[in-house]
Amino acid sequence: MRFSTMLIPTLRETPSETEAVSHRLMLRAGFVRQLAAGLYIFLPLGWRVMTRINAILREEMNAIGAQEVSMPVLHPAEVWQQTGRWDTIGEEMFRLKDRTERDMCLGMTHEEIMTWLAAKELRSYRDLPQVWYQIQTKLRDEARPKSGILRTREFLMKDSYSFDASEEGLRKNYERHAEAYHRIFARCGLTFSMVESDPGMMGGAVSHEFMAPSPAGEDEVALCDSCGYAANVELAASLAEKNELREWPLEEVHTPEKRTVQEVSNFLKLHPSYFLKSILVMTDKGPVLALVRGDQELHEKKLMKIVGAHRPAQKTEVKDILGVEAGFIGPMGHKVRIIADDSLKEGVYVSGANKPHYHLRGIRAGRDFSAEWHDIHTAKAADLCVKCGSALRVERVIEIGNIFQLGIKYSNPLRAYFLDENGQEKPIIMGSYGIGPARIAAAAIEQNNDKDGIIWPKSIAPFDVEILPLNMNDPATVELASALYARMSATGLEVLLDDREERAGVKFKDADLIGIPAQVILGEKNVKEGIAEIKDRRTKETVKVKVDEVVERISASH
RNA sequence: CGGGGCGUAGCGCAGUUUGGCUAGCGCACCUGCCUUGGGAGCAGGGGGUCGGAGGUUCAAAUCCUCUCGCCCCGACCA
Repeated sequence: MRFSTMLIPTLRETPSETEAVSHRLMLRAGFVRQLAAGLYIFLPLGWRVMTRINAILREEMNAIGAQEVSMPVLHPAEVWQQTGRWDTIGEEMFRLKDRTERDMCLGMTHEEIMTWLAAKELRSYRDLPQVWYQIQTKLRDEARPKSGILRTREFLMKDSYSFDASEEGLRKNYERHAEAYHRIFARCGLTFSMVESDPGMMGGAVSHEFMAPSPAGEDEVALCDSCGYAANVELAASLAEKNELREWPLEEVHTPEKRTVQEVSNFLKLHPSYFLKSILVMTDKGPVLALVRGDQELHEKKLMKIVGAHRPAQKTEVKDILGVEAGFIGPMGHKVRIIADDSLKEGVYVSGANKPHYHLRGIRAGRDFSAEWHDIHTAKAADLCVKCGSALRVERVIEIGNIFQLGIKYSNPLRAYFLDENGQEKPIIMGSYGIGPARIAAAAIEQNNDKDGIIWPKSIAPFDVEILPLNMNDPATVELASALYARMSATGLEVLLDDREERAGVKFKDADLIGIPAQVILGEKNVKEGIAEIKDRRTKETVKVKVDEVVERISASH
């Protein structure tokens, strides 16, 4: 392609109102434009990247026997009503009525429709297994679109669905997808890890997420470098870092106006890990007192699995129920249900004395209070791995893919049944597997950029090589540029020729910004001597080569 | 949905506190000259319902009311 005829609107100045590096660079380099909050136009360069990513997705999906299909984006409400998600999902689903007032929605995922099709077409164990996938637009009325193309209201997704006659078959398909996903993300040049995840609204028992480390990410994962344990902090288990055992007699300490762990910790010159933090929450069945160590945070989701939906108690409620103002609550002597984090079983602690402006030192579990024991703290860096005891790392990540073992969550309500060898009717056992191509692109930029712009991994770059004829008024330069363009294109390389009447500096800046992996630079003096330069975008290293060797060198490094 | 911020030329911004002449600057864009190894220079030029509606006033980008949009934090999130 010729630069002069392509729409590549690069920006010299950084657009304001952009936070994520990938967002800024995609705008500046002319890959995308924003139509409205969470709605993006992919310009020619951006779409080329998406096309290459999708090609990799198709190759790897086809390689595990998945079959591509195309599904409607507009869905009738009934199918979603049958699985119950029409009611459970809420405002995140775009809903509308057709001209006959029939309820419809825009697809935010395709479990329902895929399962509907399976129910209609799959009858016998002989029809199984099947794996179907699509690379299509999903729509979600996100409460808060953000970070450019990382979280949008309309986005492309590769989603596949497996249909099996047995749990064993499901596990096999799940494993195949996990392997395919490893190949896909590696081919796309990403650093990533597969972590245990919370199935959330998808339902099902087992699920994993594929996470690419980046400060622009929305999730955090806990990772153990020594045994490989890896989990989303939404569910990650960890052991509290051990502190030196202290022996105190049980005694009250005057702590005037010192309410938070931090305040009392400073006042008593004692590390927060020696404190016991008491948090009162309100549930449908009444108040619950949650206890975590002073240096830990209460994990809302873990607690929710034990006590159900809850909210923090208001200050007046704390006073009414526990008889003491917030800040001086302790675990002793209350009639409310108490859930304590496992890390408090051992050790001696300081907590509120249930008496204004006093704390109690020397509290022991079992002797001074009793509780139901659970893991209700949030894993944090330096906590210990539950499997091997090594220190954990916590990393911010972009979710680029996920895999779920759905089981019969969708096949049952949609009556996707098959007859087994014995003529028994059984629900089809399903899995679902998603990848966000735009997130791959964004993560690739997040992980591969420098002060000058994007550094595309070769596999997903919009072009393989860019030719920069520096002086378009020099006939020899122009002629050589055209010749190289033709020869490289003939070998199957995707070539961008910057044939604009621009000064050298502009072409260098734009080339670095756009981030095509290899640049062929044609300066007037070098051209006269039959020399061209090949520059590696990543290393910035430049080598001079004879004009006749350019194509060979580029092909070899590609 | 809660909290905060911002809407002035394609982009980046000043002007708004304290109302007052024809609404400005840089970049980009157009024409000409010149230049061609890291976003050149000179000269000339085009482009604005100051997000929108209503109000106050002799006079509104500026003050008041309402409204729309975008960004950030939080809640939410297959």
